[in-house]
Formats: sequence, structure tokens, C-alpha cells
Amino acid sequence: MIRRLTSGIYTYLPAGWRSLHKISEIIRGEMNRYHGIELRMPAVQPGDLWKETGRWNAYGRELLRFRDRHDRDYCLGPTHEEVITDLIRREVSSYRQLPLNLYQIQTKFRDEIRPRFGLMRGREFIMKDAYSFDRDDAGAAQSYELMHKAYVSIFEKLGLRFRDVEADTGAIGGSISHEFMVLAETGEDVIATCTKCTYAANLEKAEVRCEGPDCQENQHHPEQVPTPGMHTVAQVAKYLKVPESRVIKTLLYEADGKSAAALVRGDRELNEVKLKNVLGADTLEMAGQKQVEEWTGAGPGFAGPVGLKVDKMVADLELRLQTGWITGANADDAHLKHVDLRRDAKVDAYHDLRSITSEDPCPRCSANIRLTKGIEVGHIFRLGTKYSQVMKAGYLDEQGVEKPMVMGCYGIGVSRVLAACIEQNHDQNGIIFTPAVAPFETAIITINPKDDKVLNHARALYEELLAQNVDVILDDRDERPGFKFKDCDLIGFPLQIVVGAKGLNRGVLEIKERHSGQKHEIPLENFLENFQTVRKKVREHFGLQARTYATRIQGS
RNA sequence: CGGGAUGUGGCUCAGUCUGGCUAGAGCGCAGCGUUCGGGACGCUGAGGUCGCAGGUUCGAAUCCUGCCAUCCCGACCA
Repeated sequence: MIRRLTSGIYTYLPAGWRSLHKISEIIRGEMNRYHGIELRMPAVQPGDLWKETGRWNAYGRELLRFRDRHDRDYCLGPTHEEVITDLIRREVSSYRQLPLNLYQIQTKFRDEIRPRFGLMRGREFIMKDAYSFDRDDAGAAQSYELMHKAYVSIFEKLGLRFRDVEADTGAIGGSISHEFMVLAETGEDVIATCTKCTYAANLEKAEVRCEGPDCQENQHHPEQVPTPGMHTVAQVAKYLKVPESRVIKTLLYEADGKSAAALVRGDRELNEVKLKNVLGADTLEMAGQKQVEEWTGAGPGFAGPVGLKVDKMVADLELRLQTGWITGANADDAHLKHVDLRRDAKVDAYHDLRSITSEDPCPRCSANIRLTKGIEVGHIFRLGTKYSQVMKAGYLDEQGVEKPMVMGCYGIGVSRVLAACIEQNHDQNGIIFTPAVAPFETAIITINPKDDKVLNHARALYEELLAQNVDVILDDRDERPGFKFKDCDLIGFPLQIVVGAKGLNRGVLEIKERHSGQKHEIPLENFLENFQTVRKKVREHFGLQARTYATRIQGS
């Protein structure tokens, strides 16, 4: 399918390229159906454009920069907001020309720190990126809805089990965002889905509901207790013979150069994305040992909110509900007990800071939450006027008033879809391609191509299937049968037709379904008809599996 | 950038610690023959600057120094 040329950069071999082409065609079809118009932008982009939006500096080392012979700055495009906005500001000037949704399927380059998992996180990859331009927020919301529908339709057609989930907007900015996740055990993302309603969100985003009255003030006052060498919550809890949920975990961060402390219950996981959003920080990093010592006056493991001198201290909502906490004492080998947060510490604000768990209720309907792993293959954003404002992409409305266009952007990792399809659908014998993604939907295996009767029959069948627009490949290699069977299973052709002398003498051909392993013996007379029945059944299986997992959005 | 590891025929690796004769194996490749409904077998053969540069030594794939490359583990994203 693919061969690595160098770190994170791959050659697509004929079979792999054919699959990628099929994925692209499905994407094109749906994008066009939902009002997208295809164009093609350059991969090499001038640095000046990136300096205009400030991303020349903000994007970081992932942006591969270089200079031409005149010493001018250029970069390889990791995304195309700058280029498309530049184009549109030159070409569009009237409300009559809007809305507009332009897309391209193109090679992108991101100089990833650590490329891995083959196509899953390459440095060079193929991406479909679309950009919408609207007159106002209402229009932008409509464009967004259209793309959401297009994406649902695309992944259904690909035959993949997927979910659309609410997502954090991250560095690209904007307000609303959804990710499309292919469900697979090897996925790097965790998604939280409700077992009852349609709620689904990336773990980074999933809200944790926290209700209940604030606690009463604690009668006891903080008291220092020795905890020699107890650095972790687990150690402290065990040593003091209390559950981990009675301990407060104090995590220290450096946010845009300022110190920040985040407090969560000892048995909870801090969600760094939520923290970053709450702090409004561009960069967020765990404090190093030196900083911890400077801010707390103690080694790592003994930080606590009482008397802590940081620029900002935030706590998880849940911490309002109880008192009598165990916290670090900001002194080596000691903790405090009977801590009452509101009385003893200076907490700036309480926010939802922790990651949801399968014990938490659904934030919408209170039913159970299930955590699943997924691979992010698509992401849609509402950008607002972030780019149109700084790049002055405006239009004149009916009243002749200049207004910035309201933008959206929509990505699909085309090459990652291929990788995700394989991650989701495989067994010990190899790939189990969905019919839509397979390099060929059907393979004809000749048992002994030196037998003229076999070869001629296989060739005739091949031509007949082609004539019926079946996507078919003929394996007439002079190899042993076992070799070819294994090979076809490995590559993962969904349907395999076996043409052999034994079968022909009995007047039958065999069809095998790759996904189920089921074999059908089909008589030679009206073979094509029966083949189409099996083919339809297999296609329906994959179509159904995709639809079962998708969340339909409301609307027409 | 940190931490760990590896560079030997096309591929996967042994040999390196303990320096020594013509550098090996399996797979793959080429030829011939037998085989042929779930990755066959026999015979013959081609193919290697041992990552690069320098050093130690009578002698280096093996020891030393430097460089380069790749892979794996932690912070990014479609």
C-alpha cells in the first residue's frame, strides 16, 4: 500500500493510491452536493501572508520555512486560511457574491516533532480543506450545518463506524467545532458518548456536571502532619489512611510565563485543555522542579493551596462541595489536614477542570457516559471573523456598508482516513477493506492459470464484470493457490471469486466474503445475478455499520 | 529538544562483549526440475565500500573518538 521514503513521508503504491483516489472521489461528490466548489491552491506559500495574520511566529516549528534565491521567506502550507482569505479579499467585494464555499484536496506539510504510525501522523499528508465565507453569523451557521451533513454523508459512504463529537477549538480559534472520529481501539483520542441521548464529545471538551450545595465551613483548623517522602496522592492517602478523594491535588503550571495552580480532587484527572481555556493562555506547560521549589518553598509533591503564591489559582467545581481536605503544606515532607478551601486559601475561581469519567452523568440528559477510543479524521470549525478582520476581507452589504466576511473551515485527513479504515477493519489475516475504500472491490483468483479452461473463463468473467461497472482485479499470477488466497486476504478485497478447474467441472464458482469469511458456491448459469446479490449484501453490511454509529443532525 | 536503542547482501537479523584465515543464516531474487483448492520442495547461482570519517593495532564488522542516519518512549494535529 505504502512505502516510507523518509521520516513521516511516504510513497503511495498503486493499490494504496487507488484507495486514496476512491476516498477523494467520495469526498468530492458530497462536497459538491453540499455547495462546495473545488479549486487548487499552491503548496508553497509566501511568508508575508503568514506575517500578516501573525501566524508566522505563532505557528511554531511545525511550519516548515525556507528561503528562495532572493532570500525571501516561504513556507510549505500546513493549512490554507491565509491563501484563501487573500484570494477572496481580491475577488469578492459584494454581498451578492456570498455565500461561498471553496475546497481543495491537496498535499499538506507539517513538520511534526514525532511522526508515527505510518500515515496516521505523517509530516506530508493529503487533506481536503474547505473554507466558507458568509455575510453574517446566521449564514455561517448554515454553511457549518451543510458541512456537518456533508461529513456525515461522506463517512457513511466510506462504510466506517464513526461518531461526530463536540470538540475544543484549539489553536485555530473560533467558537463551535465538531470532530469526526473513526472508532478504533488503537485511536489516540478518547470520546465520551451518552448511552441514551445523542451527546458525544471529545474527552478534552466533555463537560462535567457538578451540582449540589456548597459545603459548610469546617470547625477544625488546618493542622500540619508529617508525611515523609510521600510525593503522590496515592502515597499520602495510604499513609494517612484516607481515601484519595479526600486529598486535593495541586498542579503547578506556567501559563504564558505566569505561574498558575490548578486544584482537583486526588482521584480525578486534570484536563489540560479545560485549564488552558479557563486561563485564556496561549501556552501551558507543567512547572519544572526549579519553579515548583521557587513557588512553594518545597520539593515536588508537597504543593498545596494554603499560602501558595502564584499569579492565578483555579479549582475544580467539585471542590466546593466538601471541606476538611488533605493538601500539601508547601513544606518538605508535610501535608495539612482540615483544610477549608474558601476559608484557608485564595482561590480565584471555580471551573470545570477535570476530565469526565464513565461514572459521571451525561451533561445533557444525566444518563450514563461511555468512553470510547477514536481516530480524528475530520474537524469542522466556525472561524468567525478572525482571519477576515486581520486580512481585511470585507464586502459591501445592501446598504453599502463594509463588513468582514464570516468564515468557517472544514478539514478531512484523506490519507489518515485510509489508515483509520485499516485500523478499524482488520484481523489476523490482514486488512478487511470496506467496499468503498478497497483498492478493488472484487478479486478474481485463478487457481491454475496454466489451465486454459480456467484462464479463459476467468478472463471472460473479468470482462463481463468490468462491463457491469464492477471494480474488479484479475489475479492470473502463476503462483500456488494458497499463496494467492493469503495474498488476497492480506490486501483485503471485500469479495473474492475463485475460478478453478474443480469448480468449473462441477459447474460452480465460489464467492468469498472477506469480512465474514462466508463462502458461496454459485452455479455458472446466472452467476452474475447471484454475484450482484452477494455484492449488495456486503455493501449493505458496511453501509449499515456506518449508519448505526452516526448521529443524524436535525434539519432538512 | 530531552531519554533509550540500532546501523552488516533487496528484507529480517547473527557475528561485536573476548580483534585473527574466504563475513554468515533465513526470506527474497535468477535458472532448471518436481509440485499446484489456503503462503511447497530439491539442485544450482547472483548479490555485501560491515552508516561515514579519523585513530589504536602486525591485523578492525569487532576497540577508541567524532559525525551522520534511522527507530522507539514523553509535549502537537487532519
